[in-house]
Amino acid sequence: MMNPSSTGKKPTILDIAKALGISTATVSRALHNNQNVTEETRAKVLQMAKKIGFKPNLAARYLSSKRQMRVSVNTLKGTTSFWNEVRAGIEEERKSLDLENVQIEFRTYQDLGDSEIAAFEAALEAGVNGIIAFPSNPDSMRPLMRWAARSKIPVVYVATDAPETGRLAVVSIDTFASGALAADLMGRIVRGSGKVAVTLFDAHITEHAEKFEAFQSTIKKFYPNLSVLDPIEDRDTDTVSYEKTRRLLEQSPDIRGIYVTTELSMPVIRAVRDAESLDKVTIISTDLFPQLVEQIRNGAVAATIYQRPRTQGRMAFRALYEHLLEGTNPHAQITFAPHVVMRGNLDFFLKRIAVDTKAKAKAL
Amino acid sequence: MMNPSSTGKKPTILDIAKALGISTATVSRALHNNQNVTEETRAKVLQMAKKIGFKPNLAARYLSSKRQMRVSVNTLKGTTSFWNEVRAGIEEERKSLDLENVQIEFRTYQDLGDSEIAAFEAALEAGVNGIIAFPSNPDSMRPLMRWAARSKIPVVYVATDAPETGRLAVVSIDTFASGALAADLMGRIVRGSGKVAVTLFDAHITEHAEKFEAFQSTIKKFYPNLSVLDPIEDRDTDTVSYEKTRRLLEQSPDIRGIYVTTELSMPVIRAVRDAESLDKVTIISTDLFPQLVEQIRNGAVAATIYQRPRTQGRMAFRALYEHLLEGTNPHAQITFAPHVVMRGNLDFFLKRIAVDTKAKAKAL
DNA sequence: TTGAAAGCGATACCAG
DNA sequence: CTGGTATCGCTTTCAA
Repeated sequence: MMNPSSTGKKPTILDIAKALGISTATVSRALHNNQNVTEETRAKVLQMAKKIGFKPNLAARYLSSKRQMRVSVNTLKGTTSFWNEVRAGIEEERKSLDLENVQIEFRTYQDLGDSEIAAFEAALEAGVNGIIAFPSNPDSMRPLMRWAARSKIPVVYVATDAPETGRLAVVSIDTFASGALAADLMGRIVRGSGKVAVTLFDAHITEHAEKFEAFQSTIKKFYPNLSVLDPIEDRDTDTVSYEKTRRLLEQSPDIRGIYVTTELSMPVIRAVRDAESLDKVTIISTDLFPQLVEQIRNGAVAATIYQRPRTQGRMAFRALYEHLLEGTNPHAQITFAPHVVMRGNLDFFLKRIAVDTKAKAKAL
Repeated sequence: MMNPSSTGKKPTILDIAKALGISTATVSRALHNNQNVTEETRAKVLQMAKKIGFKPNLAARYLSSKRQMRVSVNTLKGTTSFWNEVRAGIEEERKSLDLENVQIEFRTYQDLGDSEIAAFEAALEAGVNGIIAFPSNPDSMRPLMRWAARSKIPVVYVATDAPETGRLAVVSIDTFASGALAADLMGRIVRGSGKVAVTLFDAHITEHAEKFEAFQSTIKKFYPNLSVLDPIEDRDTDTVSYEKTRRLLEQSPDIRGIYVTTELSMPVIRAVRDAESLDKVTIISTDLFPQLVEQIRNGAVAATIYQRPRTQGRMAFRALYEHLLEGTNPHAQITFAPHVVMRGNLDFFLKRIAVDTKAKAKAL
């Protein structure tokens, strides 16, 4: 009768406290799964909160809370600008959220494997509150993720998923949309019949397998005159990529197009050029970086699938932040559509990257 | 010496007040250009604020302020889902910002012209704090915009700009990127030589003129074997569009492609189909709606330039909200890249729209 | 384990 | 026009 819902005002912790005959301090503690609350009172509080439809006022919480958060960002240094952009996006989002209570610790490593693991361990040992990481190898990640889970440290993956590792969420481009879009572009541009190939890092990595799968099924469905060859694994090595591409061109002279699902497109382009096949082979690449820009400009690459690294960074940070500070659980998989970049709209993206970089430089 | 910057704490209005020997109340008033402050004290406060690097704490402001805002959203009902999506985006953003102090009044009108003006007048008369609107005709907008300016009501445009009308900002797709991307797709798909055409609403509307310009210059630059015909104005009328397209096909049998810059692609498709030219004419359309989906599926339309109406709505609301509540001035032009939708990635977008619509329905 | 009470930083009302 | 002060909803000592 006199409960807040009937008065039209929004329920506060004071309403919960009064309804239960306890203090707001206790309610606050109960709401946060903190220690120092009886299981019994916690249950009562939670129940009452639900009953009267309590929603915390974030402004009040933010204002009164002195809590500092530390999040670790564990990413690859990278050979292209991809990871720089991801990190920039994270930083950007933190600034735009106007968060002074969040500290970001960047742990950037040169190569995969040990240093990746070391960085993750370091973050856990440093006692950060959350981690944003790139999981290159699910298996080596697993023990560390168990550790993180025990310590209740949420982990958000960027760019690639590592399923069943107990991560809070993964932020990435929709792999199916990427592969299928590349296939459709390829099919429309190539027309006619012949073979098309796909290069990837490793067919066992979810991300790459899915892109290939999407590419292949789309070609089959809409461009039956084209056949898709078995995927070429480049192992992230220039020479491997170059050699395999050369061999491919020798063995299949009727090759009409190549879709490079990774950022390792330069060796492929070089191989096609060296085989003097640039005019008969349509190349669709992934990501966007200075060297590739030239190749798009001169027409060697028809289009590139831009994976919006900055947006990935922003979303990853936002998901982690909201979980940490507001207790919300993000979608387990946050995905979005990649952009198609061709000669025509290339400048739009370059300008955008440049502008943002400048803005960032000025602000620091 | 003892100023806050040296103590490591962030400056507050109390710091300003103490430094000036006045009260926080006065500082607060001065900061808001409110009445009841001497020009002199205001100046002093502003200066001191700048000097010590004062940044208002938004949480505190939000918590203590009981101010209610009302914003009017004046948009077309529309024949496709475009405007529904824009409105959904606005609503979505308001919800995600967790704003209970903002009321949105939707003034949706059937047709352009008078009802558009009436809606704008109604909003001003109702005394809203801000307006999000679609400016179909800059000239008829002008007197109303002067009225808005006098009353200090910020106006954000969506989808189309109306320059020099004193609007706070415009949110739209980058028209150059759109036209250029369409051109590049067209060039790559069509190859060879021949003519390509562009349809638009009216060559005098900035948005359409820019898309045409971008399309034309991109074709000229990268696909010199193709020539771009003079733009076809459809005046947003089915029959006009259909007839003009038919005539075009009769007069120029070597037409290779048509880029429809507006949502009026159905009559064009029908005309091409009736002329039995679907297999020789590549159609690139704009936006995404049920009827068009079929045409993409069956291959009549090679690709559509998706203008991300939901994102446009979100950004428009966000820009207006931040201006209203935080006093920030958004970029005058907020633009982003359109998405390319083809058969391959079509489902990704449909799913996304469907999911969001369902989520919205559930929440209401 | 719980309660009382002191803020967090800004706004807004009421006197002066 | 200006100053004092209660207040917004929640977190966080400090005692009990």
